[in-house]
Amino acid sequence: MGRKQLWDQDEVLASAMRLFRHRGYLGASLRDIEEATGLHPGSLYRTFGSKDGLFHAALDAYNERVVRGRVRVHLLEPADPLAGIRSFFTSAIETGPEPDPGCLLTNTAVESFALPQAAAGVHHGLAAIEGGFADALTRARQHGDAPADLDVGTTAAHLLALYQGLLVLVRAGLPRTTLHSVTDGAMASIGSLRAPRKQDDHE
Amino acid sequence: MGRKQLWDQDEVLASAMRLFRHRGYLGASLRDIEEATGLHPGSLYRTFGSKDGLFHAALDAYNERVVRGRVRVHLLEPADPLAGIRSFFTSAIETGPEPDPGCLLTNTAVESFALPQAAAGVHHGLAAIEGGFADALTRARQHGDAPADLDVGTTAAHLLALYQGLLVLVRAGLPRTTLHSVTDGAMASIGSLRAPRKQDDHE
DNA sequence: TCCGTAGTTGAACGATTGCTCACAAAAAAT
DNA sequence: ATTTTTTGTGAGCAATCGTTCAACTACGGA
Repeated sequence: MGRKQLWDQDEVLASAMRLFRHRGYLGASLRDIEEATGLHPGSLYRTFGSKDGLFHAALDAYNERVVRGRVRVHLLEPADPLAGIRSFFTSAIETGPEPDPGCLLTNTAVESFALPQAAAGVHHGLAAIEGGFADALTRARQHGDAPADLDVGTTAAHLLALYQGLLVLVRAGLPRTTLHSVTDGAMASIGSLRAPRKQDDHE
Repeated sequence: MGRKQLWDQDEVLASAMRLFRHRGYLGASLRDIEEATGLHPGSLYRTFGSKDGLFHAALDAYNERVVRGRVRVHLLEPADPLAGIRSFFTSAIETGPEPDPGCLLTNTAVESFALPQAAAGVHHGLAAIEGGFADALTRARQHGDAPADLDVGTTAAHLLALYQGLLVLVRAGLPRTTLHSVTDGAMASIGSLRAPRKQDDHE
């Protein structure tokens, strides 16, 4: 019963994702959103309740589609796990035809004081990336491409930080040569984190 | 000639720095600024011309005082360069009494599409950090605390990315244990970047 | 066919935004 | 003492913000 919805929710969320990634939550006005998604405020508020609601739906969609998709393609599926890790990094630099670089997770983490309820979504996305690194590292260790005593957990956290840092530098507009050398450093650093030999420090 | 200025520019910029770091450029309204600095809009516009002008002055002051200060204390001056690098990282996690964590450079890089003219300031600050890392690494190599064939330039870029990534994760509110393991990973990865043996890749 | 329901539209709301400016206050110049 | 010059003050501006809502349109069931 009733009228049929004229717009596709996936397309609207994809547009919203792009807009929020580009401008941030505070930087994207509802007029911008209306223009980007084609949705009038009434439909928007009927469906998502508020700008916050739309943002959270877009963040969830980003985690579900973009993040998990990238993790699967680059970290879980490749036969060569180390090559996958490398392509995970380089694909954040060479974004191809996409106009603006960066990652909605990174941006939202930084903007989190304007969006306290978004913390959970950010944590989910970061955990998915970290888990992907851990999986690839475990497989690399099995294949003999990484030291047998590699500390997978610490290295995964290390790569997550490096990846987020790369996205900051991408966003800052640093030259591509610098960004690629960060990738090289990331690959070279794999293998330096060994031996869960108990390390005692900071009290 | 004329009346004496009743407020201290350094104090005002310090307050503005804190506010912008906490809320971001878009998230800090002029009413917030007025409350934080004690400056009425008239004086503010007389001195800085606009909200942008104040932001740029605050970013410059941040580079000049906070960034360069931290680089000097942790990276240039310590007799033990590696210990200095470690404390540079840990001091970003354990901020002490300061209420909110993070770095104005990181945040501004992410927010850069709202602030295109801030790119230069961000570049300056990042270059200062990278240069500090390079200095500390060079000295560590001289002291024999790092491999003689360490690629200082690439490692400095690597540490810069790691540091920015750490600040994103701090901002995301990840547990301190995770953050400290990133620091451990950073220290362990020093030494894995050797040999400027020409590396041919990505066309 | 006519009604009930779900969806669309866009004008308009009060609040807040960055910013201006007329006026008052204080110090130097005369 | 008066004028000139600089600074402080804060009410108020137009524009924009996120949001609401009444009128309208399309569909299914009676």
